[in-house]
Amino acid sequence: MTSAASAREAPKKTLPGTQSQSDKPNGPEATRAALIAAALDLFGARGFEATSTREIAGRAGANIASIAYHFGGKEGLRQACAEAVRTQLGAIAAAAFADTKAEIEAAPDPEMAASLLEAIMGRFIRTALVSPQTQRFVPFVLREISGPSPVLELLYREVMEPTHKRLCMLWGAATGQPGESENVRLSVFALVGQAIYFRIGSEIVTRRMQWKNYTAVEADRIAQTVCANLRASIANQNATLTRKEKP
Amino acid sequence: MTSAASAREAPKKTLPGTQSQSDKPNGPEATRAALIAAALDLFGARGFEATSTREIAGRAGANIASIAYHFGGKEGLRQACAEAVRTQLGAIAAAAFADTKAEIEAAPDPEMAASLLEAIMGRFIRTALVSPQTQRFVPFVLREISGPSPVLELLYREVMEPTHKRLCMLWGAATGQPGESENVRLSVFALVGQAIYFRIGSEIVTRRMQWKNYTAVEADRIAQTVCANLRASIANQNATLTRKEKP
DNA sequence: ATGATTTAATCAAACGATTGATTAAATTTG
DNA sequence: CAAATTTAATCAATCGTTTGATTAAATCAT
Repeated sequence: MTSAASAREAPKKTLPGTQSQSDKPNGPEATRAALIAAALDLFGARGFEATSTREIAGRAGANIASIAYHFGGKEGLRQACAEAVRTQLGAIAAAAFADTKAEIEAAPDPEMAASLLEAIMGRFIRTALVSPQTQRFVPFVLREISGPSPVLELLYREVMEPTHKRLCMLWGAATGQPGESENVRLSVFALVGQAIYFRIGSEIVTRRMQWKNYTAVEADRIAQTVCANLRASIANQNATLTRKEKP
Repeated sequence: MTSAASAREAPKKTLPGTQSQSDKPNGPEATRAALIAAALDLFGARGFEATSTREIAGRAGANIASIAYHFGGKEGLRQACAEAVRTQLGAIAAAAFADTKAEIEAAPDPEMAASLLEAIMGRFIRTALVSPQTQRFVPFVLREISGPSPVLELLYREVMEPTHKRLCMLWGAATGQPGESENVRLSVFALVGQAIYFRIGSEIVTRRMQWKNYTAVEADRIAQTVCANLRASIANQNATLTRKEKP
């Protein structure tokens, strides 16, 4: 075997015995977690290709070979990061939707649906802009969604699409439109797009706003702005639709 | 000199004689242009570090050393790309503002300002989402604004900030607020954020909308959605402010 | 239980391949 | 010819990966 032909198969996790040693401060699970945390930081800050395995191992306090051992290679570590993100991102989405599951499924009236949307978006923005654990993996996600990739596929299917669909249900209920109509889907994208942009373009926003960075105060102002737009857009679609229905 | 200590000074552009040979199919200017075009594509598609100089030269039909000769190195090529983007991005912004300079400076009334904003955003969205030359450098820009960088600095100062300020003037005129107030600046960011997200998240949007890609038709629907939000938001801020002023 | 054996995990060291950069000669251009 | 430009070849450095040795814990045999 001279050159490539490698891409060796996954190292098969295969925990020994039980998982009793998983949470030991120096156990193998701690090494895995440290490698993923370091890789998330570095992949997000500098990009996948720009990050060397030595740097990851160094920051994680692990040996270089441990990457190949635990994840099969650098690419495997990237996918492990993606799954870690899926878990955390799902948790954030779940937190944003907290205590709303029942109301959503109860076919809420328009005003109720709008209030739920407002509460959910407000919580999402405040979390996504300032939470340290969020700031850790958001840059990683932003780099992964730039183009088609297995990571994007996973995150879209497991987190983004389900979340978007739930927001569409609410938007539809708030404006009296079918939740899967083209207009609703686009409106929800325009809504979350505002929130996402304030995260993506933070370097630009903070310059223009003369902010040092995002704290709870700035996140609050942004949430107010987006939620005001949300209210205005829903009111506008309600007015337009009723005008169409009974001219 | 053992390790680095390099970062050699710029190779001094030094155009030969006149620019009479610039447009010759094999002239030196053609090599420069081909290298920048190839680098823009590859930097955007895969990132700066993930792109090798050999690949750039290969796609441009030039030799590897020509990068060092014309731009002083890979980093110089990146900055040349940034300046090329500044030119094209400035042209797009100028086109979006076309024929509005006079009206803007004429202190337009609220309805006129709102109409101008709508026209400008509509043109910007339709151009940014489908124009082939735009699609060429937008991914490059998105990668550069992820973190602080000289490229971001240039683009922000030369294009983004001036454009944002002009939009803020219009928004202020449309809603009767000071053009540099915090609320106006944030509202304009929320507005352009929608447009930017539809470009950044095209992989996600097209999946959810079951579109193959963006054509003039899809860009039109997106522009309609964003412009409707723009109208609704301005109307809402007008109503809120007048209610505050005379209770 | 206790000694023998296997397994999981980590380490330092080194691998071949590729990177950006550099050189000097060859070629083109005016 | 002389200057500008392109070419092929080579450089040291770094890349991701692999190797063989080592340690400690788990499993087995008796």
